[in-house]
Amino acid sequence: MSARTVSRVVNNEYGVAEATRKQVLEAIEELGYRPNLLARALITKRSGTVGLVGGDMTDPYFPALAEAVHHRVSESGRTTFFACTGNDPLRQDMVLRSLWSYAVDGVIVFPAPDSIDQLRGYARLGLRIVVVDDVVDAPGIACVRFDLVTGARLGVRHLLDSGRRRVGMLASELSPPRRRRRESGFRAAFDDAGLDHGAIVRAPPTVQGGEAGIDRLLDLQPDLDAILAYNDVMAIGAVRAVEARGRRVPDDIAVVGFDDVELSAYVRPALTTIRLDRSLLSIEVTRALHSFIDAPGDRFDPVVLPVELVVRQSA
Amino acid sequence: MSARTVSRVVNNEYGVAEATRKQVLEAIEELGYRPNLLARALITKRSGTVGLVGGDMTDPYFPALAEAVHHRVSESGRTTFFACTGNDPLRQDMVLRSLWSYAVDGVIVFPAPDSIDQLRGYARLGLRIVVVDDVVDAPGIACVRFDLVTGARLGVRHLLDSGRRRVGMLASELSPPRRRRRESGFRAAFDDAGLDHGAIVRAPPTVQGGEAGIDRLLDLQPDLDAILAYNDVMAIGAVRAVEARGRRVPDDIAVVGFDDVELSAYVRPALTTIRLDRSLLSIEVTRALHSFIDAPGDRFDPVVLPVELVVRQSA
DNA sequence: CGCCTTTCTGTCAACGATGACAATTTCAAC
DNA sequence: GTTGAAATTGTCATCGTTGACAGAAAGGCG
Repeated sequence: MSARTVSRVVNNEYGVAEATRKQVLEAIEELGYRPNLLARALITKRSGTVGLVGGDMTDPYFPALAEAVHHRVSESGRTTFFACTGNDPLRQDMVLRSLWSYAVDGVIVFPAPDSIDQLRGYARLGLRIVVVDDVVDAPGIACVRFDLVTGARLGVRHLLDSGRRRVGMLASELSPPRRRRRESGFRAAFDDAGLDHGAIVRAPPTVQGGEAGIDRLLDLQPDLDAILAYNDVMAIGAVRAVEARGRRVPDDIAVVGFDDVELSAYVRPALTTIRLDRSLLSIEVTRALHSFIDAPGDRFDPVVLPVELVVRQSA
Repeated sequence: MSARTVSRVVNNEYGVAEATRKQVLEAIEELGYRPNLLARALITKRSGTVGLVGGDMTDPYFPALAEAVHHRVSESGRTTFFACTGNDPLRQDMVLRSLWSYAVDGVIVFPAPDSIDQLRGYARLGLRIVVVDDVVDAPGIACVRFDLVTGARLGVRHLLDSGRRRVGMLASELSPPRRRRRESGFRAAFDDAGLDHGAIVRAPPTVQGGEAGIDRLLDLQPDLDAILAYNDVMAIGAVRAVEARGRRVPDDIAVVGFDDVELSAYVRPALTTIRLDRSLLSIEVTRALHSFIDAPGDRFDPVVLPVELVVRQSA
């Protein structure tokens, strides 16, 4: 009974006599044997794991997506590991380094700012990458993103339709110029309407960032009557800051966010927001990853996902 | 220039001539060489990674703790990977299996229900485990928990002090009897005061679970004037459900939660809660893990962390 | 120079699995 | 019983690294 035979039994390979298989399985049971996945991955260059790399776990969008991705990935018998980069390219490098080195079958990445070349490098090393919310044209890299330009347009149009005219934007300071698609849509919507948009202020995409951003925005433009925020978390910060200044939402100032995290329905006033459907995203990123893993083909056409305006109380 | 020499340079080992080291480093740079961590881990049985295994990522307590743990762990040059089990022992087994097999230096686990024997098994296999919020007496397993009994007492005492008398509890259906320390404290506080406590209802520890739990609780005991909830997320659900029934928080019914997640300060009314200090917990779990990894000693005395009542608006 | 010590570098085996292929067994057919 | 093909099992090398140890080079001293 050689190690090779055991290997065959464990991997359910063809060509083991039923009696031997049974014997091996009993021995495995008795000895509590567990195959060493490290050794296996070392030789097969496949580990049966997938990495999901996000910027900030404390943004509720990430955990919710993570659950969904985990679920889809586990259907292919793989385990998902999560990691976060704090939106720091160096940390991202460490994380990808580890994941690559552990021969993950692929990674799904919310890229840190200015890390596209880094991603290209890992793709050249053979890492299969699905990039969320950015466009990278390189072999081994697939891109999935939401149609944020349309999203911003929908938000702005909703504000204009309800009579708002002095609309500011609370953007994320972490978005490099290429990725400021919400801002493009924001501007485009005003161009469409032949109107001028208000100030655009950039801040960290957190509750505190939202609060700080609003302070600056209101200083710049005290007569603001609406705000389009980068995401729901910032929008929540915005609402807080607006109310702290003694103005009411939505009566005095309307607020629209992005994401539609679970929380958005729970805060008061409930947030009007552009939904970036997590379930849709999880389906598409895992589809991309799986097709990448299975097919040796290098290319995968970028996917653009539709968005949807969800009207609640804040605008 | 043998592989062994390169290995020495990469690992900064003693006994390489300066000229050789330089030459090797140049070659590494030029060829883009990256050591294969799989092979390294296979032989050293150390991978320089740590796993943090939680039940549910969408509970905001987990991501916040995860960031803190990541930070502490990275100080020792290790990478942290996160995984979640959905509080399902089978999924937990898959996750631990992977982590063990990839030779993680240790794992920090929020154990799924009824999985203590499973944990013991992995400890016997050599996995270093830090268990949060449970007590397991086994070599290779360290335990860190909050003093939840005192926590519940503090919460109840606060409610009693403000004149509430008909206090129900919203517990988690995922806690096995041994781990129902909030409930013990809840009962103990009423025993202390010589009063009777209200009903205890168990539901999933989520916003929806909180809502559903409140519905049942109010059916059981319509004259309720206060609620102690298992965590802040349930407390938020409780507040929503109470208000949906036309009663006001805290005027008609006071609500106290557990955790003090960031969110709790943002919801309206802001939650009164028992703070389970994440920073403290992250310090202690990583301390336990590091001492486990460095010292071959098997035992680690259980750590019990203090809690604190944070009074806001909801009670 | 010879000898010893110290410093540096290389060889070999091993970690635990699998790929390629060889060897053995089984079994049907003649 | 022999033969040949198919089914089953085993052998060996390999993945890329490091531990243990040996060998080579360099330096010190009489």
